[in-house]
Amino acid sequence: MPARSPYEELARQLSAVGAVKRGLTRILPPECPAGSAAVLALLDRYGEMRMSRLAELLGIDMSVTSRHVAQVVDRGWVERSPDPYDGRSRILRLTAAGRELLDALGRRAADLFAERLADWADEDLGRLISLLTRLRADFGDCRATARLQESARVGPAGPVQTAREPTTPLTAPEEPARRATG
Amino acid sequence: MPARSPYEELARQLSAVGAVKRGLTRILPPECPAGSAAVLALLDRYGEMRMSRLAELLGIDMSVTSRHVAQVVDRGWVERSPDPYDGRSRILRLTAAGRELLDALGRRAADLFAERLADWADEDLGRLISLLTRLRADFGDCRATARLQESARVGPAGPVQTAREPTTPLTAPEEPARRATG
DNA sequence: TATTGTTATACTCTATAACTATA
DNA sequence: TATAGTTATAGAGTATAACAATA
Repeated sequence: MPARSPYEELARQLSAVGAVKRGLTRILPPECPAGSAAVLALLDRYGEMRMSRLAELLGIDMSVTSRHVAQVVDRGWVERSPDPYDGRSRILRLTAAGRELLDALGRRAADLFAERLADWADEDLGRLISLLTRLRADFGDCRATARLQESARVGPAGPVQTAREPTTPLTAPEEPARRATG
Repeated sequence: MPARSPYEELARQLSAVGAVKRGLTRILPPECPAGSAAVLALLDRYGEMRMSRLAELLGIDMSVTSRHVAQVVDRGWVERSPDPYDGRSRILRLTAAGRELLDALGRRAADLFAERLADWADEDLGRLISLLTRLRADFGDCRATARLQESARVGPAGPVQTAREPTTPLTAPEEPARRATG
């Protein structure tokens, strides 16, 4: 019995998968960090969009998104044009150069996986992909900012409590679990 | 047809899962960053071990492991004792306080998943866990240092080429894909 | 006044390289 | 000479807060 609950085991395995992600990052060219590649992939998949939507798809704060986008725009991989319907917004669109780069990156990643995952059945690969997709969808928008945005739709101010906070205490009643801080 | 190959799609979904990992990190107490939690989890799962083994399990360089371990030792969650068989090594062991903290963290993570993944069937959860475990195992040790360690078993020096390098070119023959660098 | 996006700052995580101590 | 581990430094990724421009 490796874990008390399957949820704990899932947390462990998700943490371990970070190693695979780093392996994937390592095949990227120096001029295209992982953040840039993620932006390109989403613009390719979902088409042109605004910053806020991209931030939501990336699952990160818009401030971070802004910096990632600045990089890919500097490289000429993404075009940033004003939104005709809202002067505050800007429309992001993949350029031809960006699409070419993304294609090349996709081939690289495919090569790597084809080598490492040679004996995987197609069904298992498909199952993993669809389970990961579902996990991401069901887990929801887990950005730090997401809570605030949610509350903003309801009321202007006040105590925010969108998602139930973890009620599990960190320390057992009998004895302190930490030392250095106490 | 979202992706040319399932491998590209897998890469995308792995990238997206980072959002779930960040959501998990967010429930950790300030005195226990994700790196510390990962160390505790592995020591709990596999028992006492040396630094090098821990680095291998974490899938990161030993220098990083060393710093993570220093943190959990400072907090009193891990004990670092000399290896009786090798004066260079040190044995790492979870303390009672460390185990308590880890239990509490596990409950927190389980609470979070139980809430977000309420309508998942047990079988799907189990399938995802085992597929992730297999992915991590088959992808192999993807640390940057791993290539060098591998070559060290064969010969003392010379050109290293353990894993086949990606042969896929980044640019198409007809036209340059990058701008800013050229 | 609220929203979109950018910038400044700080923190975590990781890798590389230089170093110490032991085998 | 090779290995185990530590430390210093640098770079990527993210969050928070302050800010500018527009709705």
